[in-house]
Amino acid sequence: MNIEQRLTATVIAALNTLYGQEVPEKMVQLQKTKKEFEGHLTLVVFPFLKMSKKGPEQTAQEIGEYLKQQAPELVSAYNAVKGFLNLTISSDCWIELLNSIHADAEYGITKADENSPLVMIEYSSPNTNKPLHLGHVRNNLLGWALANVMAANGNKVVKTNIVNDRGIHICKSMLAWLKYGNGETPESSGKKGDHLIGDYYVAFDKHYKAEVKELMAQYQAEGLNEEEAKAKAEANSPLMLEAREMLRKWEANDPEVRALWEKMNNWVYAGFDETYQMMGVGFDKIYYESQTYLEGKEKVMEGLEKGFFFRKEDNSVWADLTAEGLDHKLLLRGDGTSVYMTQDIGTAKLRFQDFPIDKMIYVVGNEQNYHFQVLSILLDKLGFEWGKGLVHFSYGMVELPEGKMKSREGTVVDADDLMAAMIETAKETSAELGKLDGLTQEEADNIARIVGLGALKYFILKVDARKNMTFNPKESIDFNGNTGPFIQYTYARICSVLRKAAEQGIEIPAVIPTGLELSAKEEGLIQMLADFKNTVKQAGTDYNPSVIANYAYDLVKEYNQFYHDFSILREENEAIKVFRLALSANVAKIVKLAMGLLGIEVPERM
RNA sequence: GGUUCCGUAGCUCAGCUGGAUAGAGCAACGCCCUUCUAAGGCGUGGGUCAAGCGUUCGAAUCGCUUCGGAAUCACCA
Repeated sequence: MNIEQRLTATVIAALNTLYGQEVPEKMVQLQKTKKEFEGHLTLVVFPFLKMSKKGPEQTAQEIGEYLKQQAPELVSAYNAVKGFLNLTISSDCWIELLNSIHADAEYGITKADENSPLVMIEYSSPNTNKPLHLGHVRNNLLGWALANVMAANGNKVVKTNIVNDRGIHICKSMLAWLKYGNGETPESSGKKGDHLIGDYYVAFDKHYKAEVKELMAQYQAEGLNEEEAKAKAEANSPLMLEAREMLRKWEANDPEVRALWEKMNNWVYAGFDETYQMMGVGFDKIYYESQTYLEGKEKVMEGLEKGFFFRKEDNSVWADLTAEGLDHKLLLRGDGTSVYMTQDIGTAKLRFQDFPIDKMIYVVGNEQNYHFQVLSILLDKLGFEWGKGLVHFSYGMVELPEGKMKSREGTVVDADDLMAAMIETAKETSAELGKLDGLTQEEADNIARIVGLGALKYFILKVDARKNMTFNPKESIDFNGNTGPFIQYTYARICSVLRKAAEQGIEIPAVIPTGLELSAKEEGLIQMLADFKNTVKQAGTDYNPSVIANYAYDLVKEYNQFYHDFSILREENEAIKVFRLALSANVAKIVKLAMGLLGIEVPERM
């Protein structure tokens, strides 16, 4: 039983004795005491005024007095302010609590066993026609962190990625490469494969635009208005027609097109792998749309037979979702080909064959809220048990100060460039601060990598995933204040203290003896450490990794004040010194666990 | 137009299962390195929590309305 549970039980007993009423646990509202008051936990007494038939302050006094008299080992002091009863928990309770944290190397983490539910998390899901950008970074970091959080809440987790490796966009890159590429390869150009392909995608767009402009002028000269001319020009652009033809060939399994497609996609995958590795994310199972896009058709036909869907005169298949307050939704085109929704149904089918999925989480931007609302209903109709409960982990867009990123305007922030820039800045900052003295080049580079990426990851993960966030490329991400490096720095400093203590031969015992008089700050820190467990749970139930980031910051900020107010190694009372070392060690441990859940490394020196 | 999400300090964000005087960081100004790592600490200034109404002992938090912003409502993925 933890302190809050014990206290709740004691309060219930108190109310029973004092006022002769059995109150439900829910009415006992305990909250953390505000900083400006003395105490650890505060009981809100307003709900009990009716049964006490006394004023708030008097009721609080009565309950406080009872608790102090009857449970002195728990409540050592109290004070009442208006309807708030501030309770001070005894030092020994805190030391016992610290001991329970100290004994658990993975405090707050619940491991999965054979009976745990299986959660599949889909994230990243890139197109193979261009490199990853800042939006993908948010997706990847959230997906990875969420997977860790779900695993820490006792779930079996399968991380998956559906790669959009087919379609007209890929053909555009392929065509541009054939036409303008002179056989350029990643090796010959020294470019990462995904960047190389992305360049040809841009090249296609450039030439296509030029064609359209020329044709438009021609059609307008022939008497069409601007809108008509544009539509006709877009439809008749030879480049676009060629790209469409290439897609047809691809679907017909044309060996030449397929070979080129495979070659170029492999370049992209090699590039993505590098990016993923640098980012520190990975997958257990990767699905490719080229292998799943035909699968959904069968399921849709099955649904059609069972009467869930209907067919229109042009042979297209639709779902009627008006009963759910939504619209009609297209599932198969008139020519029998799949649309986006059909593909997701197909992918779901394959995944269900491959894994006994209990819960499916899709990490996909909030622009697709409607799609997933529909998907959930359709999967449910089609008999997927997890369909109804599927989670669309819907995150907000990353915007620039002037609005959305636009590839046409060249305002897309490239993932590789961004990570490289962060690491470079970390290196320069470290050098300026003289942190690298006496380190090998390899050590210095590693610290720069950890710190630079830590700054980027924390910057993104500390924001509530649901909200749109702003990223200003001109103001580089900070290394001071509420940042990843600040947390990493505190961790490194604790490591340093622990190293010095070890050099002095001081050992931290497995069990810290009670009987010490602790300061409010020390007790507060233990309270915060214990909170980690609730934070992990909350992150899991709300699907929100940001609470962990904010928790880590609060903990570290508190510790930094502690660090400045108290000397640890200079403390003369040996028992207190050992206690503070143990406290510090556990702060470091929890910080490392919390940051680990976010996918952020912590350095032992920096 | 329908649906959904958002609006908190000059800027970036916490807080939202209703609780005490709404918090951090950045930016500005001042102080602290003979003290365990100054990527740090301390202090000062900065707010009609978009607006209004309601629910109640109590509302940034819940409900309704209005205003402002975003997304979506495709035989694109």
